[in-house]
Amino acid sequence: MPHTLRQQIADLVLNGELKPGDRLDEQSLADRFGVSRTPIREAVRQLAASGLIEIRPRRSAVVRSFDRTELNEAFEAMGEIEALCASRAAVRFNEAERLRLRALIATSEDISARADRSAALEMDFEFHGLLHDGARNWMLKAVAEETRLKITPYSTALYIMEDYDADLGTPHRQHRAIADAVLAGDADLAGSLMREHIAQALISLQAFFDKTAARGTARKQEGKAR
Amino acid sequence: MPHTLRQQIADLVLNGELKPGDRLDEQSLADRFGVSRTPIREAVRQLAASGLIEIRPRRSAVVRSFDRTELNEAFEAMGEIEALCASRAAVRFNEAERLRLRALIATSEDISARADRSAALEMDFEFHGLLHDGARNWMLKAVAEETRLKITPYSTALYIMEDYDADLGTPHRQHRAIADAVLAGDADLAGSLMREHIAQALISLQAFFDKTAARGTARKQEGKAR
DNA sequence: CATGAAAAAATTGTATACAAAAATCCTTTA
DNA sequence: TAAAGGATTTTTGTATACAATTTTTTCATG
Repeated sequence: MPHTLRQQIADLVLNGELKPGDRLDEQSLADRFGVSRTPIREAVRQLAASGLIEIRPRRSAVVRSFDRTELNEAFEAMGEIEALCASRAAVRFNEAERLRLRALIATSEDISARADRSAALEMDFEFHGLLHDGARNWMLKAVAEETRLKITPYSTALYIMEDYDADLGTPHRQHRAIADAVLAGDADLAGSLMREHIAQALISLQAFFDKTAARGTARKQEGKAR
Repeated sequence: MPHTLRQQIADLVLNGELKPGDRLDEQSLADRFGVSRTPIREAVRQLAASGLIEIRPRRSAVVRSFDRTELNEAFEAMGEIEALCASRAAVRFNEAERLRLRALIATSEDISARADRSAALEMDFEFHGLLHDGARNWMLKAVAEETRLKITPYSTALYIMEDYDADLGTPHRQHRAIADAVLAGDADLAGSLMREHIAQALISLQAFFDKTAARGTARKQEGKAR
């Protein structure tokens, strides 16, 4: 069974094919996926409600883009939400999840050593996803995943961009420390380590943006919107 | 200018005209609002992405309904999110907001004394909305509002239902205590009072449901879905 | 009277058409 | 050459049509 149209369009954004500010032409998407504009529009509207895409009346929808302030606030909120998940997971994890978490960290160790950035990105998704599940609260999970969805275009850029050699060691060590706290059942520690982890991610992202923004303005404003 | 179609449909749910489990017939809605099914569908899809409505393939969309577990988890999550907003607001409120909060509490005092339930419902919205704004974080605000949107059909029922004499004094006093903590700049206190307030709301809601559920099953299962 | 199958009606999913608005291109002019 | 204005093309918003599927109704049967 193929993915839903909504997921397929989201994937265009999540894998970096469409970047923040890029327009989504309904007809092109319709042609691409072999359907008419009607289902495309419905999918795009749903993604807009989720905050991944922005729609303006009578204008093309565009991939949502954040300015610096919005990015800061998004990460502040995400830090708290992820911390909440980690705290709950520390108390509510079951045996299967503990096992899975240990396995994940072991794999992550390897990925970090190999400096495999695309694997690291996937690992990051799985790690946080596991904690979202472990919190045993569907709404908290929904909130966490939706929050992450919104900022994913930016985190992806960080991992994907060829010319930015992301430091894989630091996030890995942070993940390991969080995992230890979760496995030890220390909710407060897991929460504050997670908050710190997200704050660190924001700093990396800002540094990345400062570099690319400097280049971007250099070559005469290649329209990035907003 | 009239509200957007999306808001108009949401209002049907929020003001209790459509209750959890009720079907949303596209043609009826189209006739009602004087448009074709196309824009109705798009609006409904967006509301589904926001979690107010549930869509099943080839079946009518229905107003999202929660079972007891889901309601518990929703309130747990909301408690944390609202607590977060309150904590931040305690530190970030500006002078205009402090004034507005004081005014709100004064009005609330009056509403509570007059036992005006529909006014109390509106007041509740405004009170929490003010704290969402005061947290000075658009994403936190977005998360808080969307979370509240989802459970609103249930909170509304509590205030609207004729035969349930909701206690307006307790929530009012809790609001006042939270406001005091916010105005005093005590983030931790504001947060924990808010958490307590939401937990209390859940208990009221559960009590309400137990009563109506008892009656509901009595008169031969008037199909409420889920 | 209840049960179940078949027929009829209603409803959703998608394509298509067309008007209205926006974006683009092209020509003219200073 | 640059700017302005207008014509042209592209794109969105909505209505409508129709097939596929579900829901409701009808009716025969135990």
